[in-house]
Amino acid sequence: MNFRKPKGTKDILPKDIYKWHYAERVIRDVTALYNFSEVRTPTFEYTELFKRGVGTDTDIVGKEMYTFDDKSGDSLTLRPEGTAPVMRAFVENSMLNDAPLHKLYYITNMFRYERPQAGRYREHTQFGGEILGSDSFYTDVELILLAKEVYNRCGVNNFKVKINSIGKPDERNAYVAKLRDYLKDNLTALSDDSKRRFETNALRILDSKNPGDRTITDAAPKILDHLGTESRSRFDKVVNELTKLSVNLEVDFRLVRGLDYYTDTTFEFVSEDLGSQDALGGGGRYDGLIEQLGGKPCPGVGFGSGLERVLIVAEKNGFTFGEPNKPQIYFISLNDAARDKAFELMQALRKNNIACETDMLNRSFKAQMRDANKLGVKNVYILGEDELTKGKGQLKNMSTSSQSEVDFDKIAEAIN
RNA sequence: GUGAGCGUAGUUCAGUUGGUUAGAACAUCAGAUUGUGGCUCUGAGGGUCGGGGGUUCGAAUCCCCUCGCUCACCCCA
Repeated sequence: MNFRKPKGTKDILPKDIYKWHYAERVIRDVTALYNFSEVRTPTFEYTELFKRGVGTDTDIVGKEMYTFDDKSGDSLTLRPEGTAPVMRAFVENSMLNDAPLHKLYYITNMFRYERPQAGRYREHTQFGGEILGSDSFYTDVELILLAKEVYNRCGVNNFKVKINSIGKPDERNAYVAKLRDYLKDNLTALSDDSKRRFETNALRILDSKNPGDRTITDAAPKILDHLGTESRSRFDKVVNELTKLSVNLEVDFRLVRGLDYYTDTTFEFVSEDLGSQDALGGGGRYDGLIEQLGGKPCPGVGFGSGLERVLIVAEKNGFTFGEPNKPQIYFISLNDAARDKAFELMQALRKNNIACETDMLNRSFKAQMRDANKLGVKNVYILGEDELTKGKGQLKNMSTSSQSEVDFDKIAEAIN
């Protein structure tokens, strides 16, 4: 074993791939129901995009990016998140000129240099959705419903939606000042991490897991009490609508997301079946982002969700992801002439969309039967000397063990 | 970046106070009389005991270093 996969990456082997296909199918079905269109953007972007879009103070940009110079000296970065690239594509392709509203989704891999742990990888897959062009509270609601539907169809029902609003930028700044004012007096009691955050990003102290920090922040001013009337009313409408649709909601004043571009609504789907990294997905509004990236002012809302995490919870719940593909018929050949005939018959069946398999190792009759059994095929078609002269093979049903002669050109109808 | 736990066949694990050729189960492959799977029986292949160094007559077992994995902090999907 000389070569190993890089830390934090994974191989998805044939025995598991059908689960991924299933989940991807669900995502494509559900996004279609909500009239979202897929976008695919490059795996890497100019580094500046993420610095500008995500924010240099965030951990993602500050220490987690896979950044490198190409041969011309341009700084490129493997995408660490999905929203900034989609916004770049949206602006660059002047999509707003085609239509005033766009609903976009993606399923793609993301890269972040972090220490791997349960549910956290250096390369992971996210599916996400973005609604661009509308600031209607219905768009926030629709995205949450979309994600919820995907989870449900993957057998994931035991999660709750944490929701909060961090208001408009000026409301947020005013609130952060109040928060810092409150924390100032407790500064010595805060954890070292939070002391650091007090300087860099005081909002983040709210979601510290440190029990001491939590006791202090329990009594801190709440951002929801410091929103303007418009923001507050917007938040209430989102909450009311989701409650009406019986989404398992929890208003959480601690929910401040780690990306700089959020405004107003923020939300996160959390599941107790994950480890310490308990977020299935998260998102929020980002009404200033497109303008910040050089586009015309345009409201937007989006979310991203970790596919690995969805699969972890689904599997823990014992969800069955359909079945792996298997051939419908297995050809057993007892000599070279039969092998030749089998090969020819298989090609004809495959043209009729019938999945076939045969032995490629010149194995014994018994071994071929075993192979067919292990593959779980329903039918076996046996070709030997007698069958070749008769022009009929033996078709055996593996579950009933019944067997009958079937003409070479009647196989397709016989196995229906 | 910080901390803790763990590394023995493909997989899950045994391996007694250091003592002969390191075991089991499952998986894989083959056979159980002539051309028939699942169950059963028999057999086979497969291990530098993560790697390196040290202690010892002798190390999977003790010590040191190193690599890897896992989980947690951090952060997030």
